[in-house]
Amino acid sequence: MARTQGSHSDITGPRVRDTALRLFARHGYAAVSMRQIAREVGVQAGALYNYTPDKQSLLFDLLKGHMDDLLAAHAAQPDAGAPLAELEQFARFHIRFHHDRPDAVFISYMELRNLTPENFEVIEGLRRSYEDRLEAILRRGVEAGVFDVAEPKIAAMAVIAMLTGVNTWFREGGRLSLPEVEEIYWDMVHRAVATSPPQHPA
Amino acid sequence: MARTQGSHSDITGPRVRDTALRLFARHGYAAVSMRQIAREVGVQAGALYNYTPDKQSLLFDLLKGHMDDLLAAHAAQPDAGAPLAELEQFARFHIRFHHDRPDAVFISYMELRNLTPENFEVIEGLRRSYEDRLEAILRRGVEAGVFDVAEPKIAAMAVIAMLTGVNTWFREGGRLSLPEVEEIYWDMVHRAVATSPPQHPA
DNA sequence: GTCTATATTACGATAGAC
DNA sequence: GTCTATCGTAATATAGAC
Repeated sequence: MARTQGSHSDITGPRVRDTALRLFARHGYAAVSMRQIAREVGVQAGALYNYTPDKQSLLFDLLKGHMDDLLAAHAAQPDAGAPLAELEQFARFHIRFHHDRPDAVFISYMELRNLTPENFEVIEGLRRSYEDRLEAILRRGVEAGVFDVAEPKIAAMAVIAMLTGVNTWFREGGRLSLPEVEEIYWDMVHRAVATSPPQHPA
Repeated sequence: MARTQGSHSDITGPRVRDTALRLFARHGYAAVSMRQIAREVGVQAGALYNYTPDKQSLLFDLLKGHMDDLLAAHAAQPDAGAPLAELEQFARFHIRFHHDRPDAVFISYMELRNLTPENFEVIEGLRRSYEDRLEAILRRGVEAGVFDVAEPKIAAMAVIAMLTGVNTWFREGGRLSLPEVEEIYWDMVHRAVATSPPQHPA
């Protein structure tokens, strides 16, 4: 769909980012050309460089934006109080947030290798600070005697890996709704770390 | 390192596969060129085509070989008897097997999108059959009353995601040995699914 | 089995007109 | 802000000599 000439900065900018995100997630950063992005946006390849200095910056901005969104959304959660409630809130938040933006989650895991070393360090730092928040919850729970976790750092990564895994199989309209999935995962996380596991009805 | 002319089929073949595996894992399939593989192997690019009909087949053979190895190695495990012992064996086996071949594991998760649809279906089928084995263990445990799992299929994927996550952070020579990591993860898996959780010394 | 050479296509990025 | 045109480079894969 060739675009006739004219100025469309306000609409083209977001479209470039959205299209790049979708194509990077589907085919991989290295496999997607600037020409391909331009074609789907509906402009010529040269016009993309009004919105990004180069392809690498396009990738970095998408990853950086995702991590910033994640940290901000998590920080905006209300104070849950006790460690057990904090952990439940974290688990449910993580599943919902990641469910809502599968493409951004996908490239944030898959395209780290295609970042320059400097850009990689930035994203890694943000990811670590997210992990640290869960680790802190676990440590507070251990101190309070409600969690039994010998290695909070490792347990944090294990929990995050498990929760993020929902994105690999969950499909809208399947047998289970997202709230049901939340419940199942929260139950497993709870039992994996709590001193006194939840009581189930027989 | 330019190679002088001559015949080296027996040594070059494995080197092509090993080099491709390492480079694909480090930089991604799409970002690695046949010239780059050839340079590291020590031959000219054209010579690679004595060992693979094309780049896609090289990727597919690596992934197929990895999945075949995984299923064969798992099938070769001795019969553990009861579901709880089977689950423990699965968890420890999974961690060790994946730890031993991080590059193959990495590309098996990351490069699925770069397979042709036909090749993708083959790999997916093998992966599903591995998941099915864990699901079967969980179902047997539920029947025996030793596991409390409402959704064995989902629990299987959650457990596999958690265990595979070890590869993202474990480094040889770190604070914890692999047997120690095995212990920590098995404990979490155990507590997440068992009806009566393990008793820890105070 | 490996080499050199090449056919063919595509890439990221830029220049200058409108 | 977008277009057309292009520079310089590199990609996969093949052909034919040794």
